[in-house]
Amino acid sequence: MPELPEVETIRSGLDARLRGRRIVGIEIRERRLRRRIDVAELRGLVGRRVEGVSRRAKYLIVDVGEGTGWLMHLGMSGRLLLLQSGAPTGAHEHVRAEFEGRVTLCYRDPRRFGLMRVGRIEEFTELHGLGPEPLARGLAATLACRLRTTRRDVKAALLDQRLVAGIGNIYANEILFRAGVRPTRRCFRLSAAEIREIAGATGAVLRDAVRRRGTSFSDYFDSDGIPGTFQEVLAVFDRAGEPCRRCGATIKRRAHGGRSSFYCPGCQR
DNA sequence: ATATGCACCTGTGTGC
DNA sequence: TGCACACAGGTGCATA
Repeated sequence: MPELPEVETIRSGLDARLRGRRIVGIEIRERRLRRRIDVAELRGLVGRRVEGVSRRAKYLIVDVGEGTGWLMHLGMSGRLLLLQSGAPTGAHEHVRAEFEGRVTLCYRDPRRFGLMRVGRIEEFTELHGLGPEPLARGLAATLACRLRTTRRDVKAALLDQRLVAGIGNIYANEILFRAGVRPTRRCFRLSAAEIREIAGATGAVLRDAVRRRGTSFSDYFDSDGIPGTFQEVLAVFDRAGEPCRRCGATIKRRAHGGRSSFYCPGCQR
């Protein structure tokens, strides 16, 4: 479910509410996520104080000091919700953390594709192979150099977290629409101008999506239970058969590498 | 290097 | 109303 803009929205909500608070309890109801939760590891959070909540690609890191962090990935269906202590247990609620000040953080994840662990932040191997953040400086140069050398489809490249980290299926499609490039184009055949377009579109789309607090087309909500609004301005994603807002052509959908690609045959070459 | 298929899970929507 | 099936925002592995 959540890509960079959704995770960033959740991060800012958690950071605002949890920073400085001590964790006073951890409850684990289901350990079988993508990786089994290590109960002892997670219990080690009790008594620690939150120094801040950061994000790397689609991962959240709750910094509890001394180089230690609580790493979370929401997979396809994970949600984090801030509630008052004593709130009733929701469906598929697998973990609950209790903080000072009667604040509770609930982790719900119907499909259980998420991931959660506690350890030294620099030792989180999940973060080691990740490519650069797409909203950091120098994206155009990074893409220019990394796209030129590969023969794959440009959409597959944007989804490859080792190449650039944080883009998922919604935003890959939206970025390529904005850049005017079809998802099936091969990277090494893109012109320098097209790569610049893709870099510019990446920044523009992701920044806009963060500003709009993410895309809620079915079941994404932030840590206060509020939906985002980027679904109101989606150009192609989930719009197969509908008219392009720019040129009026019919938006097409095609399966590629097991995932759906959406594009406008009029605006994208 | 890259592409494909599958596996991990549950929920939802569709067509019969 | 029930049932079968396709599909979903992600990642990782095994195989060609």
